[in-house]
Amino acid sequence: MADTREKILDVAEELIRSVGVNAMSYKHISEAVGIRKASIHHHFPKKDDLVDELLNRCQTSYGAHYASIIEGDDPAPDQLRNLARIFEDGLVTNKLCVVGSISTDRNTLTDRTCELLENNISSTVRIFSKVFAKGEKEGTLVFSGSADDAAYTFLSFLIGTQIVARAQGGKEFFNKAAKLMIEALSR
Amino acid sequence: MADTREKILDVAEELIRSVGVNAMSYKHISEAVGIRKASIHHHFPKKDDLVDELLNRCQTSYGAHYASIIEGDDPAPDQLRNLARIFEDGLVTNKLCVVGSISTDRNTLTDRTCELLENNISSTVRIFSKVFAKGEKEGTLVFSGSADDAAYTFLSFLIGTQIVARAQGGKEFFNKAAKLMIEALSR
DNA sequence: TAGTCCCAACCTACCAGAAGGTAGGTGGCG
DNA sequence: CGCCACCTACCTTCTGGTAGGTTGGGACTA
Repeated sequence: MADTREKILDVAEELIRSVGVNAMSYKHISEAVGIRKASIHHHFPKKDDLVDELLNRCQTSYGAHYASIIEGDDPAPDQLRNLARIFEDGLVTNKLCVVGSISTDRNTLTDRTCELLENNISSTVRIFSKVFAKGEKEGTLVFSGSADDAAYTFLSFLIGTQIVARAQGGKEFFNKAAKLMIEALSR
Repeated sequence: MADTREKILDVAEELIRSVGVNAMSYKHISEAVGIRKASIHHHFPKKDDLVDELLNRCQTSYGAHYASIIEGDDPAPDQLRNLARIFEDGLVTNKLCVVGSISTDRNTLTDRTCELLENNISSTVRIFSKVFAKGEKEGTLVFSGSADDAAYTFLSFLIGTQIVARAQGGKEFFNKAAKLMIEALSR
């Protein structure tokens, strides 16, 4: 089956979002997929291979998701709210964003994985940046620094608030923070 | 020696800040402290005991550190900058804030630890909140929602930006984001 | 003051289970 | 026939944790 591979990636993604890279194991995956541990190694010889491919897949899939929000005609602040909602939705199942989860374990990763992580963040910032550039032009958003700086700040905020909200406050607190944050950037 | 205990906590703190709770092991600690693994268990029978006590210690020590900044007479935006600097300093040695690191591994922790984590965050928010209440009164800070909401937002931002900056951009990016964030909250 | 007792702090030696990973075999399909 | 996807069986290393022994200093007593 060609989509066993995808199934493995799906399960790995959920596990990483829930318990982190280091607590995620081939044993867990094999049980969830219904396949033997050695068979996972057939698809992804090393754990790093799995993580690396997952990071690539996320860059594509989430990138498309973010882009679909941004390409619409909504005012920039609404688009920020829609982006925040993606992170808020993760909290329903107590799950973090893949990049946030992996970034926290950065010091246990290979150089290659760190590089992919950097690319992933840069790529996401570049996408988010469009909202801020647009908002600045529209006059709906105001911030000091470049649109890239604002995008980086907003992404970091979302990742951090998701982590903190899962530990304390949940969805409601996440929402209050997102509202406050977006209004602080709005005019 | 009575401070072997403290030494263990010191090493555990650094390890958690660097690689996270799950990648931190009694073996690592024993090597760094210069004591046998079983001796760590003498001081902290279970790993949870260690983490729990560390979380308590941090609440006290960081709480005092935060409070010392906030009790000064600086304008609120300057105080926010000083708080941000604490998180920025961690990046020099590639280390995260203890609470941020542990929060990310929340789903692998005991109920008791989760509870302490919640208390720790609430307590920090309560301290940060004073800056925002003061800033609102002074007219130096403007935000929608309560001072607690703003404190929660700012703390989440700092934790998130520290995580993201360690993975991409480093100190410079952290600084740019903090500047933008504080200016978005300033009047 | 000497004896002894206790206890904290450390040690060696061990355990079971989980980790990532490998070797080599089997079955089915093009 | 050959190959892909899967299997069983196994390896090493690390994991948190336990059992039980050694040591040295403080306190209590004869």
